[in-house]
Amino acid sequence: MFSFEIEKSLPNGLGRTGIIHTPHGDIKTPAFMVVGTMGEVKNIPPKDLKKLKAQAMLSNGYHLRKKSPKIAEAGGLAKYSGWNGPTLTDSGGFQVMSLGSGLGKVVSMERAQLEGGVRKDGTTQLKATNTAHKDRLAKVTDKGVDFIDPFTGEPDFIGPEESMQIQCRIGADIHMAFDELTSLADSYEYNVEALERTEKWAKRSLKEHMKHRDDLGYRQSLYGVLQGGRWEDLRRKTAKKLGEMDFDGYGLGGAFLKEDLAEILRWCNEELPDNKPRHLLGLSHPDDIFVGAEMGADTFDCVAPTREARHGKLYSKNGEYNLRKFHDSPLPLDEHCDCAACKAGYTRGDLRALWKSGDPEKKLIFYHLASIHNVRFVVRLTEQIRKSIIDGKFEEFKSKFLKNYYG
RNA sequence: GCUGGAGUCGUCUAGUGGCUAUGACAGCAGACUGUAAAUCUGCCGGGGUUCCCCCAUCGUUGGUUCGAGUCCAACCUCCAGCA
Repeated sequence: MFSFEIEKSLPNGLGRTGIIHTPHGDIKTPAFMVVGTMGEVKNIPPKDLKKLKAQAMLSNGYHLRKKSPKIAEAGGLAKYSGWNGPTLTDSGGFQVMSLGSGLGKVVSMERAQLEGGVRKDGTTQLKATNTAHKDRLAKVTDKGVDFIDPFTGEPDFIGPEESMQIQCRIGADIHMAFDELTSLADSYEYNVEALERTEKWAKRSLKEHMKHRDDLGYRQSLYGVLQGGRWEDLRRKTAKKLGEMDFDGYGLGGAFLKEDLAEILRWCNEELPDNKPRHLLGLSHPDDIFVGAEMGADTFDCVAPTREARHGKLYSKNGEYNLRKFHDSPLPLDEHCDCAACKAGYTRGDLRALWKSGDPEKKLIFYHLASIHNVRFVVRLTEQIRKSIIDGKFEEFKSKFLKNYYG
C-alpha cells in the first residue's frame, strides 16, 4: 500500500524529510528518481542503480504505450525492467509540449532569453517563441492530444483516459495525471485556458485511474499535476483545487525561469495538503534541487545527469566541467565522490580517452562510467540534504555546497 | 634513368575554365532540466573596427586566358611499374 510519513520539517514549514511507502519499497525523501524513459536507464543496468543507491526509477507512459500490454503480462514495470524497486510513470504530458509548442526548443531559460524588451504599453515582449502550429507534431484539444510519432511518422492520440489505461498496464507504483505543460512563451491568457484543461483532465484521470489501479494485483497510486505557468493566482487556485481532490500526491509541473522557481513552488505548496508527497518534475541541477527541497518538494527526476554525462559534462563538488578540456588529465572526476567509477580510480583523462577513442565499445564504457558518476552525484546530494534537514543544518549545508559548486 | 599516376586546412576529401574552394573527422567554445537528445549550435589560413572589412591560399615558378585549384611547360616531392 502507498503512504507517506513526514519525519522532520524545516523551520519554514515547507521543506521536510519523509518516507514514501510503495508496493515495491520505500523512498526516503528528499530523493532523486533516475529517469529510464523506456523502462531502463541509459547505460546503467539495474544492479548498478542499486549500487549507486538510487531509490526509484521514472519511466514514461507515452514511450511505453505500445509495450504496455507486455509489461502488464510480466507483472508490471518493476519486474519487467529488472529494477524491482519503486517506480513512477509520467503521463506523456511533457510530450504535449516537447512535440508541440516547444518542438526543438529548450525547456528552461534565463530571463534575458525570455524577455526581448518592453513594449510601449509596458508589457513584456517575449524573445522566446513557440513552434508554429503547422510545424507541431502534437496538437491539443479538450479531448486530448493528437500527435505524430516522431519515430514512425504514424498519427496517434492520447487523452487522460488513454494515459491512465497505459499507465495502469505498465503498473508503476506512482502515476501522473495527464496534463498540459505550457511553454515559457505562452501568454497568461493561454495558460488560463490550458490550466482549465489540465484541471478537467485531472478529474478524468482520477476517474479512469480508479477503474484500473488494482489490475496488476497491487495498488497503483496517482499524483495530480499542477500547472499555471509563472502566475501566482493560477498556481494557488489550481493547487487548492487539485489539493481537495483524492490524489495520492502531487506533481509540480511547468517550464520555469530559474529565478521564479522558489516562489512558484512556495505558492503551490502553501496551498497543497502537507501530508501528501510532492514530486518536482524534471529538475536536477543542484541549485534547483536545493530550492525544491527547501520549498517542500519530496522527490525529483531529470534527464540531465545522464544526458549531460553522455555529452561530456561531469559534475563535481567544485562545479561542473566539460571532459573535453581534460586531455591526459590525472585529476579524479570528483575528489569527494563515492561512485563506482571514482572508487575504481578512473581519472578525467581516462574517461576522455574512452570517450574520444573512436572505439564504439570504449564509448559505451564511457557512457556507463560518466552516467553512474553524474547520477550518483545527484543521488548523494539528495541524501546529504536529507541528512542536513534531520540534523537541523540545512541552511549551513546549502550555502556551503552552492558556494563550492557555483563559486 | 624511363613510363604512368598523384600533390587542395592538422588529417582525409569534393572540385575538369566563371562569382564567396566542398564535405567529413579531429580540435576549440557553448547548450542541454517529467529523453524526437549517443544530440544540437557556433568557430575552425592570418589580421582587423568581427552580423562587416582587409590580406593570403589548392607543391614551386612561369605561361595561356577577360578569368586558372582546374589548361600548358619546367622543376620539386611522393606512389606504382619498368630498367
